[in-house]
Amino acid sequence: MPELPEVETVKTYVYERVLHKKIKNIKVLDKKLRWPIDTKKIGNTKSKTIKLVTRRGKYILLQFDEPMLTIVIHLGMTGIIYFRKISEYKKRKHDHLVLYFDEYVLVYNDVRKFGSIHVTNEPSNMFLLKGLGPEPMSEGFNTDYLFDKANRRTCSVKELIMNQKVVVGIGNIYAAEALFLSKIHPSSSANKISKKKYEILVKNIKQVLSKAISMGGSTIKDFVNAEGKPGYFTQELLVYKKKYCPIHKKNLISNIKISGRSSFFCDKCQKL
DNA sequence: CAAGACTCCTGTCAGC
DNA sequence: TGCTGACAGGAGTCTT
Repeated sequence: MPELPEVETVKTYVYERVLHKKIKNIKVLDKKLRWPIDTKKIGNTKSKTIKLVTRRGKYILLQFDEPMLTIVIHLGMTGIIYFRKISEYKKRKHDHLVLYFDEYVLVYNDVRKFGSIHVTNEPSNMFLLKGLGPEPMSEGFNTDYLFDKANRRTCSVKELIMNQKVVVGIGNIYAAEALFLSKIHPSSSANKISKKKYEILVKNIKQVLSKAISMGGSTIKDFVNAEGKPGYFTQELLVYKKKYCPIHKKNLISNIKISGRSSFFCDKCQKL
């Protein structure tokens, strides 16, 4: 499911509910995720108060009173976080972790178990966070930076911008959208695209992500609440899973595989 | 370092 | 209705 805008929305949702709240109890219902949940380490967060809720790339960080003690959550493809009143909470299929607060529980649920939950004392050095590229909305992600990264690679431009070591937060959907807006073919070799094109691409990445973030309040909440509604940004999408190009209206959107992932584009707008 | 294949897991949907 | 195979918004690991 989640790329940067979705994770940002979930982060805000969690932030509003758990900031300054103390974890009263913890239940690990199913430790099997991408890496098994370390029951003992997660237990260390009991009786601790959440001081900060932040996001780094597609990771959500719950930071505690105790210096540096942090829960790191990745939603994988199907991870969701939802809240219930304690009295109304009934275990659902694929619930993995339950954090008990005064009146509410926070539940991590993940059908495909591609997500992960870690506890670390040193988030900046934690193996999953250490090598991450810059945030796409930051100044560090700019034309010069991306052009420099691209020049040393032969992979496709789509793989380049989806590589979390190059820039964080972009997944299959927003990669397709940003490339369409920039009129760049997703299969183009990263090192054969002009600097001018990268300038346009950087601008469009920032634009499409910030627009998606700004719309994060609507249907994503239902998704967060595990109500099973589809992603909120779907009505705004231009090429992802679309049949026709919004510009060349009779032209069918192409769908090819690039390193195993569906890649949608318009062959009239986006030439190789 | 870079690139490619492989892997984890469950649910859904199209086609027969 | 049931079976089968393809596919799903991710990313680490292993090998070359």
